[in-house]
Amino acid sequence: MAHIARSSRQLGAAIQRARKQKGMSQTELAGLAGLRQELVSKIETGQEGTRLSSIYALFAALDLEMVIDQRSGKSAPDIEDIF
Amino acid sequence: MAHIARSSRQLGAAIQRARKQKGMSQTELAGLAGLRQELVSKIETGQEGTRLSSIYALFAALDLEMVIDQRSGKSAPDIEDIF
DNA sequence: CGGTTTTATGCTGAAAAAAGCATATTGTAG
DNA sequence: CTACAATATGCTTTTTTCAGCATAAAACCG
Repeated sequence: MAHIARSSRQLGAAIQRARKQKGMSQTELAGLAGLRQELVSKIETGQEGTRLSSIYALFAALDLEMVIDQRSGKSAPDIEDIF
Repeated sequence: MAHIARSSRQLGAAIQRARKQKGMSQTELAGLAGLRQELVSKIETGQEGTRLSSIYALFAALDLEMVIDQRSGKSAPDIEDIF
């Protein structure tokens, strides 16, 4: 299921979702991606200021890929962003 | 046209393409995004090690958005039968 | 060709993120 | 409720990225 990630929060939510779908803990994922659990936590909770390399490491560990597209008006807002 | 960016190089290429499509110079884009021309150059040439915030700044300036998708597993209905 | 714009490269110092460790908080079974 | 697992927070040190400036190397155009 494709997720639009226009913010760190949406990106974190997408990552968390993919991780839970695979039944992994943050510690497991961090180990796979060569990162630390604390960092995974920060990223998933949408805290600003992470490196692209960390995101790529998580994507690889979670079998995700990034697609760059022109913004279309048809925003499909994520539930998380309403609150 | 959507661009898959599994590496810094692909991401840089997608950004460069979007910039040229809008007829902007790196300096113009950097100004719009609140960055410097040198950094735009580094990102476009695919040098590793950039911050996610810089990418988001460029995306916003270029009207791009990031879509997170599963690499394998689930069937991707749109693309698979083309080749 | 020469001159101008654009893009790439190389420094330094300042700022920021990650590692590493400790620990608090929350979640979840039993 | 209790105990354990999972997640979030805080701190210091190390590592990395960015700004800022200079300049080299291309690309463009008369």
